[in-house]
Amino acid sequence: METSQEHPLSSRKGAPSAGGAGGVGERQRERIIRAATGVFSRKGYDGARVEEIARKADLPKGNVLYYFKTKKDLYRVVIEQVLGLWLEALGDIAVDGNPEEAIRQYVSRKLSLSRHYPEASRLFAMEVISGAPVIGAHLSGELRAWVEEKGGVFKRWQEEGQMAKIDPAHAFFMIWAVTQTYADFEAQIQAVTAVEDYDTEIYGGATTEVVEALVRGLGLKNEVSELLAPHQGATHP
Amino acid sequence: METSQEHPLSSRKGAPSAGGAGGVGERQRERIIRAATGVFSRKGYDGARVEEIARKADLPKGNVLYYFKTKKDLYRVVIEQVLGLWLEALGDIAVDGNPEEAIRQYVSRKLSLSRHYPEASRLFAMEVISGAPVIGAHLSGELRAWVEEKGGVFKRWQEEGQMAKIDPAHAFFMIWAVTQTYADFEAQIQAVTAVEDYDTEIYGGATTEVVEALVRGLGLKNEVSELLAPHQGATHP
DNA sequence: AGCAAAGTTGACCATCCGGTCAATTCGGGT
DNA sequence: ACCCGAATTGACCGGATGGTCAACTTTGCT
Repeated sequence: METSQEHPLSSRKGAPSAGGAGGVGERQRERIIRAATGVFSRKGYDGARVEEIARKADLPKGNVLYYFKTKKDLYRVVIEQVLGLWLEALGDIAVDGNPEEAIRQYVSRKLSLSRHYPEASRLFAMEVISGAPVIGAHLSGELRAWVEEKGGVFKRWQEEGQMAKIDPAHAFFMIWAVTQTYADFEAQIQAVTAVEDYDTEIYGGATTEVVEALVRGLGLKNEVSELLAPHQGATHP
Repeated sequence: METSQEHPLSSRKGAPSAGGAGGVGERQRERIIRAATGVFSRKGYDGARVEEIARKADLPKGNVLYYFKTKKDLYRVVIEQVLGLWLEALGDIAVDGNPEEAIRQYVSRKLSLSRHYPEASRLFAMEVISGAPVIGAHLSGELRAWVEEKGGVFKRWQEEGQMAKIDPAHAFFMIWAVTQTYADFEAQIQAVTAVEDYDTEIYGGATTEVVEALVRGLGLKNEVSELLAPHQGATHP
């Protein structure tokens, strides 16, 4: 009944250009993915229509299904690409150096991600709100491991009195929530602030004020911790 | 072509029981709304299937369309009810009294809302991520006015040195983002923390740690502000 | 030029979905 | 008991949708 041979992984499964990156249709592929990201991010998987993706990519529907055998295949490729972006940005929290600067950089990077890939952020959000049916395994696998690892770093900082004693996981949830809200809830923020140029005006304010507030909220502000407990954990010798 | 008479508001438009709350079918109505909230919150408007809502409400599809003439009608009623809940919770930020306690209460209330109506929160998120096609007007109307008003209070607090100088709008975005993340991104948090009882374990931690972090982040912690600038703006004369 | 593989396209199909409807049952007032 | 409007239900319809296919064009290689 079903296709007997199914490789559950290997993202380029449906690709007819099995002989390697021919370069010809590879551009089409990416064009389709870009269009699909946009549509999926607004409608979710069930709500998205293949023909709408095709139209947005300026291609006939048949062509889209030529590169990605099924809608599900396309979705899987798209969301795994987005997840890759997400995990990549997670990669580098500077373990050494002073905590404040590390978090400040991480938050900034995350904010910049929301700014430059808002559709990716929204797609990710949609998937998670829907119960993470596709990327659930990745979340409880790679992401969970990452949080556990970096959470250890937080714990160390906390013991050194350089960070407020918050459950590290919750600290991450806060950071993620705040940074992604500017992409995911753009419509709401746009409606409330009624700014003309969302990108400059909103992100301009956010990158300074929000970063500060988060750093303060996580108890990383050196001035404060030094005021509260002078010279407890100086960074440089 | 289209229905000539459309009352854009008046939620009970499609109801056949026009003679008032007969009480008979009113229970069905609410049962349908509850089921619809669940389905819409996971699939979004386009992705949701009327028959799935009907099945979840344990009713034949025809019956659902009897109470709500169209899928769109049903969606409008559901999301406006959710929006009502949202705006209601916004209502009371205690203007007098000390800022810290006011925000602490507001955050707690918002968190409690996410805890007890997670589906409502997710539905709201879906709508906004989709570009707020239905409630957009409400956001740039009522919500915008509310933010502007309460933002004035924040500004006053800031001038009195009782709150960090953050653009009030961003302060709200932060609070909303953090409190709603526990409902909207439940799947992710569940995957990362792998807790057994999400409700108790996650919200238990959040209600203390996250509230504290937000209060600190917004510079409302009295201890700190007094340390930084002793007796700058005492609450009572 | 000539050929094979890759890519393109629109017509087509089976299924699904929102919405309608007529037939039937239920419930309260008299 | 009788009646009438409200409520229930499954059959049904037309349009939309995911996916297939065969005919055709383009590309790269010799």
